[in-house]
Amino acid sequence: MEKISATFFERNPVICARELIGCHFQWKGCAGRIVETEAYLSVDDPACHTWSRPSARVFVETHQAGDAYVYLNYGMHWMFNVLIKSDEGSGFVLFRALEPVAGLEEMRGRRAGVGDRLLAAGPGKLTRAMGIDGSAHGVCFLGNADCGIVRSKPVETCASGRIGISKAVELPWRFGDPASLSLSRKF
DNA sequence: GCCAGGATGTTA
DNA sequence: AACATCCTGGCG
Repeated sequence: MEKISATFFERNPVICARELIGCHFQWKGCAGRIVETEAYLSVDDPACHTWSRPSARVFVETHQAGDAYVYLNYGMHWMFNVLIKSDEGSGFVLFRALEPVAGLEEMRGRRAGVGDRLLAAGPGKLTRAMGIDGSAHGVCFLGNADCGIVRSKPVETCASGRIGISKAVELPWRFGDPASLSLSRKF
């Protein structure tokens, strides 16, 4: 159970996405067990921002592995990703769902009226519950004292096509713990 | 439980 | 125009 360093993200993005399942994501007093992720590749992946956004390609070039890539989707939901950079491919891992572990009072305050299991059961819900917004974009959060990712024992992990996209739906790059009650969608 | 529709802002 | 979403309201 040690804290993950940036070298963890200097590997194949798909491997990173799978191995993050079960790890704990800490962010400014709140924490959750990662139960759902998706991998996006910076080359040959039409669903990745790098496919159509020059700004995303610049981000990959000018930032380091492990830095946060945060953007606003549908005008109201922040999406939280980690940058992956390696010889075996670069890209992003989208954090899609957490099981709340710490800072429950704070999370409940930001997500009034929602049951604990569903506080972060989706990529937009996750950032809302954790208090993540555009100010986190580009941040090297692994180095912060109150933020980071803590490694766990390997968990049995399921894969499926990625959710909510229209391009490259067939690539099986969504990963998760099928037993979790905090998924954005069942496997 | 399912589905349709609307909110909302940034990118290209 | 599309978009890595979420919530509500209508069903029955």
